[in-house]
Amino acid sequence: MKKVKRTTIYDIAAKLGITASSVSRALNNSSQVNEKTKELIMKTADELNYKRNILASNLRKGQSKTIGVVVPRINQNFFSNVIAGIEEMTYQKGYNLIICQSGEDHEKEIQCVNTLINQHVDCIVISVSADSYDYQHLQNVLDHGIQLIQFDRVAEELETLKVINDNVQASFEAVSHLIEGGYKRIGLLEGPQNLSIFKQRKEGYLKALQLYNVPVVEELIVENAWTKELGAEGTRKLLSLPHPPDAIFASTSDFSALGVLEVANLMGIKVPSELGICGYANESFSEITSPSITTIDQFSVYMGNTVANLFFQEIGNTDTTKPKIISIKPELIIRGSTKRK
Amino acid sequence: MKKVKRTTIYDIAAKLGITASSVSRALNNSSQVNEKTKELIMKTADELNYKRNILASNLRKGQSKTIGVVVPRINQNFFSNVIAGIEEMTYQKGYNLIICQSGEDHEKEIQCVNTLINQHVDCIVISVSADSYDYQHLQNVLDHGIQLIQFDRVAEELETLKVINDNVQASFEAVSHLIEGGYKRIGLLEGPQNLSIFKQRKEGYLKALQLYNVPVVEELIVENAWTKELGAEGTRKLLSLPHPPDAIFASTSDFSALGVLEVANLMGIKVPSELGICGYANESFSEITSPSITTIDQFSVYMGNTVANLFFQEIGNTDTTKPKIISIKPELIIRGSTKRK
DNA sequence: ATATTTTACGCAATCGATTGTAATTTTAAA
DNA sequence: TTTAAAATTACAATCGATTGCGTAAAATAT
Repeated sequence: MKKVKRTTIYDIAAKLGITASSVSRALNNSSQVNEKTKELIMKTADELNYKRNILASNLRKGQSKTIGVVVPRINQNFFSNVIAGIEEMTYQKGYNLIICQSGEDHEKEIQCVNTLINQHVDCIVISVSADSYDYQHLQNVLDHGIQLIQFDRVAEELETLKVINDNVQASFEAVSHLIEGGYKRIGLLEGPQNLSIFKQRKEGYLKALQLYNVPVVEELIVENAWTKELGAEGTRKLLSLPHPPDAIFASTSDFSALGVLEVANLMGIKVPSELGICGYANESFSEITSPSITTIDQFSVYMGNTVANLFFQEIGNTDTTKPKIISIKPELIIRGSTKRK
Repeated sequence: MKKVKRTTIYDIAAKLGITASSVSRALNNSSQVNEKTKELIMKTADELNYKRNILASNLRKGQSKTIGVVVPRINQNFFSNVIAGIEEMTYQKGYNLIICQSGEDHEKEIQCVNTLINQHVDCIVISVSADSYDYQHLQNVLDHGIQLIQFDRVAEELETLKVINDNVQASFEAVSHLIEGGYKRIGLLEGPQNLSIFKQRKEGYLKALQLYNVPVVEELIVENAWTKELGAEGTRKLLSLPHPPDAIFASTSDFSALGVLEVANLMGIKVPSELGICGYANESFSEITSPSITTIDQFSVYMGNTVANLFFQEIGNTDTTKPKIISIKPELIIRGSTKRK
């Protein structure tokens, strides 16, 4: 690529026989510079195809107008939606997004966070990876005076801004819906319990059972079933029990719910009449399986919007005594997989 | 957020009674500085929780180590996969990604590109929006000496690096497959013809018909059917023709193929025996519809990798006489929707 | 016409890291 | 012991934009 010398404010100043400071002021529309000269400067800037060097500007101003985002995977529906939602809001305000993926790996997550600290981003938005075991790196963000916003998968013990889903309530509603539909033995596919979201979803499950006086049967709860494959595996186990469940709440994701559905189909078990299935996250495919899968919508794009707005709202707010937590109420979407005649 | 004074190389230098230049050299592991002092500097840097200010560094070095990406939508499978693929490669090399979405809007696309030029990114990676009618903004990128890489949806007339799919070949294979499967009247759902990818897909369709001596019937070609809804609409039209098609190639996407499938189901037309369906892009859902949809995989993550690698390969390459075009051969994935007994 | 207030612009330091060159120290050779 | 060569380190300019402070010029008041 050819090396092009880009025009600077000095070039403009030289051409007009004035100082760079006036040019800078003009470009920032300062009232300290005469309207006539301002116009002249603008015109010449345009002629010389001037583009402000944001690096220099930000260095001087001690900001970066940049927000760093760390997610386990960019190409996962939920996360890409949240990112899209963030971008929507931040773009308007002239902020840029730097995106990193941790790949569900604690070490890489630490690296990503450090990179972003190096970049002097104004804010780091993160959804922690599944195998995160400590949060020193996040504390480090705060120690550098960088705003930190956690969303969805959050480290609860860390006092930061958070945007979360009301997982307990959502799960509670989902399981209640199953019970009210006449299902008696409800299996649970649960996710890694070090992530609070999965703990909360289990909590909602238990809460619903309790309310309806349904006994908790330990053998109906399958640990760590959070992919399609693990969901399928768990389902095989559950369905071959002497006393198998008549419904399964795949609390981890629609992917594991899909695993459930496929195993049921293979085993010739009819959904929803013999087995009810409920997933989580309203992945696009959940609508088009047969039967379609009952699931929970998390309003992911809206969640992204909320994260961005929270950031802007907190800019310049020095009262950090009470870190805000915004909880979004997800919505149960009832579909074929739980609709008994 | 509390204002924290971050430690600089000057702080380190002062503490050790040496100059900042030595500190800088030490941090860059220059051979010009004594091993002992180097260690000492490293240790103190660590103690003071030093983080290099990339803004200053890049300003001085006249680079940004940043790549800007502009796509119509982040939260669309194909694009989020490509981005994930780019990130994978660039992260290792210490490059950051700034992501923008044009929202399929020409004006916003121009804005995005200008923002990235302002940011002094080292490279802009773009897949143009569907309603782009001129490419002055892209020319502008080149004029600023910024590397430009187009992928998938490219402006052909612009001489830049490109990473594309061999759309003609892929479509040709898909339609050939349909013909060989015994389908005689093959409808085409085509996309906006100002995008070369859609033109090429049509070209592949026509090429296959010609090769097998199947006459081209104009009424079987539906324009601008590139969403699920438009695909469904087009299908209704096609299927209510006096002489309807016995197969439909939804060349725009799997979404429109899904529209076809749903209409066929509603009208009680059996897939694949009475109607064959082929989509494009291998969206995750195409595997789990019933029947599953035959489609074309574009190796999107790999495409992202390729884009990144192309960039790194071209760094410092001054020979811009022949802009490279890398074509990736997509793969036809044959599934239930075209498998006649 | 003189004094005073505004307005507009220039000067120079600054943000933090890098790097060419000069100065100093250390090491090795004579 | 002297000297040349090599290794370290210091000095100072630089990247491009911003901004506090000072001053000249213009506008207003006396």
